Amino acid sequence: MVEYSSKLLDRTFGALADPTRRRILAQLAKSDECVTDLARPHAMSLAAVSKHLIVLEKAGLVKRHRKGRVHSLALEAKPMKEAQAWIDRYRKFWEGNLDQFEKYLHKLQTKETKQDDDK
Amino acid sequence: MVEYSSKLLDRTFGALADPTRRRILAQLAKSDECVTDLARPHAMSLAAVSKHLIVLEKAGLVKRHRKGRVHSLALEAKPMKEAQAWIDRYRKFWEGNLDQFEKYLHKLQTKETKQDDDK
DNA sequence: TTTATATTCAACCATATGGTTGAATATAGT
DNA sequence: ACTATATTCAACCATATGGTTGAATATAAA
Repeated sequence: MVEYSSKLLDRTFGALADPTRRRILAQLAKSDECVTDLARPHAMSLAAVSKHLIVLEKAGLVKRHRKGRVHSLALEAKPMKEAQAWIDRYRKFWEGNLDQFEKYLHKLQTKETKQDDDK
Repeated sequence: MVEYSSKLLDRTFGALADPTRRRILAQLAKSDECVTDLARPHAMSLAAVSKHLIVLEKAGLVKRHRKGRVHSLALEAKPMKEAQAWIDRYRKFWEGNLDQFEKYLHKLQTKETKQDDDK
């Protein structure tokens, strides 16, 4: 059995549960950015974004590199890997449904083919 | 570009951010269960578990089937699929790192092989 | 009908979350 | 030295979260 660090998953899923933080991660997926640049597109104060960054940092989803007064943030996606691995245990539950659907589609297609053959 | 329903992701990740709720999902992965049975292993009141179930239900992660006074809960993993698809956009970031690590391991192994050859 | 069981509801509490504003701090530029 | 910029800190606020307890509701069983 795989062991999952409960607190790490709490923090990771918790960090991902906010749309602002997900958008920040999307920004960082394109390139590293400083706090001010990250904050610009968000309709909230710089301090609010700063707090979101601290949440992401505590979850290990971003890393901070100070260069003078400018803090450059970088995406660190490894905790997501853990989260995805956790979710993946439930994959069969939605794929099960997909299988049913695909079988249904296949049945339909077979019928249609037979009808085509009858032409 | 894929569209992600922000509120659905909020609810899904939010629901997954609690260890009790993750354990409940794990219970339901084995078999459907009623509220009382689900609550038994958790060190908290039945009402507390009942609330967690409502959170999971609102996130679409469980479905409830009433049969008389007994509510049977069933896992509904489809929202997780959305969540996983969202996370999957960041896969290259950790796989990138993994590649680096694997290259490093390969370099080590090559060295060791050379040493072995020297014996 | 009475009693027991399954579940939720309502009120409450402590703490967390997500936002604000104004002040503090640190570094850069002139 | 002075001024401007980047970022955080601190205090505050409203609402959400995760728990409790006791009462309410609905169904089952005696």
